[in-house]
Amino acid sequence: MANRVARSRSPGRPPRLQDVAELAGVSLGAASRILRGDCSSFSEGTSERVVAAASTLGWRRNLLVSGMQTGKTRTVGVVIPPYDSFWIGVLAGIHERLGQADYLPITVWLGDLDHMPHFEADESQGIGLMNRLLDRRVDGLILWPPFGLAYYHHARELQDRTVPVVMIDYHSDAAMCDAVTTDEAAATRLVARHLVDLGHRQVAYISSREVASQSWAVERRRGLERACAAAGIRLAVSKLNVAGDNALDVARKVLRRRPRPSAIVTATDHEAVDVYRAAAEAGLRIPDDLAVVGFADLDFAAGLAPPLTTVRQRAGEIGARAAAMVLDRIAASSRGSGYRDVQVKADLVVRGSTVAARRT
Amino acid sequence: MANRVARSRSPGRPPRLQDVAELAGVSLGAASRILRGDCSSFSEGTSERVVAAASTLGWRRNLLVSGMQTGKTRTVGVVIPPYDSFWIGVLAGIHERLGQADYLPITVWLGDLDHMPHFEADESQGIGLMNRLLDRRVDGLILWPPFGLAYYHHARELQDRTVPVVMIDYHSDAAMCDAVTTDEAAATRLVARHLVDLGHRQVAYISSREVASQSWAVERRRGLERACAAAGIRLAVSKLNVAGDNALDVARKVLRRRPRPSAIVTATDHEAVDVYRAAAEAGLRIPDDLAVVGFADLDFAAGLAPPLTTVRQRAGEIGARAAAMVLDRIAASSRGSGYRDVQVKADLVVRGSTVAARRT
DNA sequence: GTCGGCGTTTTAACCACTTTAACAGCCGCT
DNA sequence: AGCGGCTGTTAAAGTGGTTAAAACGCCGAC
Repeated sequence: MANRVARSRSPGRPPRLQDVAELAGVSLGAASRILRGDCSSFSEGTSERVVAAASTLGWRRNLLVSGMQTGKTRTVGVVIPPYDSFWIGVLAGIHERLGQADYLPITVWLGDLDHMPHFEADESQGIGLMNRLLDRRVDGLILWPPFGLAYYHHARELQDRTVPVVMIDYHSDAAMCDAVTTDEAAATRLVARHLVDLGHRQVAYISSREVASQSWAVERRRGLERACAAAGIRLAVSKLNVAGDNALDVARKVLRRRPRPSAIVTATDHEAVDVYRAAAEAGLRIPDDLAVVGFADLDFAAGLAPPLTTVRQRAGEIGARAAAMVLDRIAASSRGSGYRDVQVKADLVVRGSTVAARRT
Repeated sequence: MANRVARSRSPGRPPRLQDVAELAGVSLGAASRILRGDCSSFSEGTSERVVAAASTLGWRRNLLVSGMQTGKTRTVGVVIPPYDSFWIGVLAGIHERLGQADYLPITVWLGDLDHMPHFEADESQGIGLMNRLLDRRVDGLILWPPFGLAYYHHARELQDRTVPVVMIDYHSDAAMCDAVTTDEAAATRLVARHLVDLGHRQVAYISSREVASQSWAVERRRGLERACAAAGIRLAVSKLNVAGDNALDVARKVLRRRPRPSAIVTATDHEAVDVYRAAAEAGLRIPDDLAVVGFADLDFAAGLAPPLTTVRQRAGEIGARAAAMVLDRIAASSRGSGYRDVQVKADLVVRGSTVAARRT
């Protein structure tokens, strides 16, 4: 009763451990140890009294305090783009895996909903968000590559504070963090095989913007090139230009090419929509005149007319693996050695946009 | 130099205020006051030295500490369903408004992605999430009604801890918290007027499940009933049953009714999709044989064939208003008096699914 | 008797600051 | 010489606990 005199305990104030200890008739230290689960060396009766007291008073642990003391907040910062359904799936996986470990993701959102699906990050917004996360001492980070790269700015600090980082869908041989990516080589092989089996020989591919942050765009294109070469079919590649939103124009151009491709593969389902549009303009019917294959299996893919054949990325698994990797790093408090790149398989979902090629 | 002896300052350890003070050659207290912005009573040179020292060391404020001291974490918990584009919009508004105030939302996600758009909450999951938020001492909460209602469980505690709550899209006269809702009366008047202007007289409405947590479903139906009555048109209401997913069946039944309605309004865009499907099955063409109006303007609405006429809920504004209300309550640390219900207008977006009714 | 052990308390230090009060050194001015 | 003002310092208490070490009271066994 020396140090910590019972303060006013005005009924409005949330209960402190002190209050619990008093109600249970034990010392503060005893209450602390019991409520943290260290009930060895205490009799069962005492433990029960303390737990009961905590419950009647409505006491709850204060993660701010343990955060201060241990330096761990059981919290992971997540920076992702304005969600499309792929990112929602990733997020679901992250939530679930972190939840199992009694961690909480703090998700911030970089960019502008009106510039879906891709946009250039606003630097000051990004820095502000990162600061808010680090000020709250997140134990780790899961990042979307454009953010991770643009804010390489923070890399040194993250290193110093040993905040582990996992990037999603970014691969680089010079990586300075862990990563989870889709196995593009395997995924593109599925697509090539499917088209070959259907008898397509003239295939076009509309790639995404192949900028640094979108390493998957490069790997997907290369994967498809290789897979088509191996399968003996011609692949004509068109890339979206770096400046902006011209998938529809590109799709139109591709359809004017002679010989006209009998199948078009697109970097994501977003571009597949533009192919549908361009095909309609050109009076071509999908799938009879033109087969289309997308990538991602976004929520709208199954609802298109005809439903889109596409590669389903296992978004939930990607998120879960990313979460598991941060948790591992946090547990090991290791950084800087042996960055890993986990590859997640993808599945081909065959729907109505692909049928056998016409005999020519 | 008495109390706080310089500890090892091993280069790996993140910098403490102590380190900054030493580098700048000032006392701890001085460094604290300067970095918190209380630079009156310090010379400009000193302030600059301290700020420079903090920057070279990479010091950053520790919100865990100020959280402990002030009881405020500059953090708001947000509980929402697996996102559809409405909720993404709401979230965007919340992020933006909270960001302006240097607050951070912690968004948790209740339910299962596979049971979109509506589902019954899993109680233990919900309690777990709520505990994780409260353990981190969020300053306020923005809740999705099913959660808010199911976890009325926590209401007492929230009251005791004076954690303000704002519910989104829930209204009750017996409310025990603030709310932001769509102005259903005005929105439904827009719909009724539009249909009347197009000459429709036989209108059907497919309501959502009118369960307690979906107060908007009731208000939307009542609003439309009133608006149609006022405009002198017949409204035939069908409700989805509480058990489950039968919008397609309901749509089929509505289309078999005689006289067949010339226009169908649905509680949300989700049900409008089922109307499209049922119409296709019945060989009816939209909009010529049947006009359709949805609610929400979800992301897929504009992409349907034909594009859906729908009421656009101002999701971003709803989120921003909700955030502003929590911030107000937090600032005033007032609870329990004068709960407010902010109504946000909605806009009618006329697209291709509505045209003038046929002369009969 | 006293020793050992169990169950518990006491004490102190620690986490990373914030805040307040008291006070001190120095300058210029009167 | 004395005063006030400016620019700082020092010390102490507080935030809500956690943790380790040492001590204490009581019981049964020897």
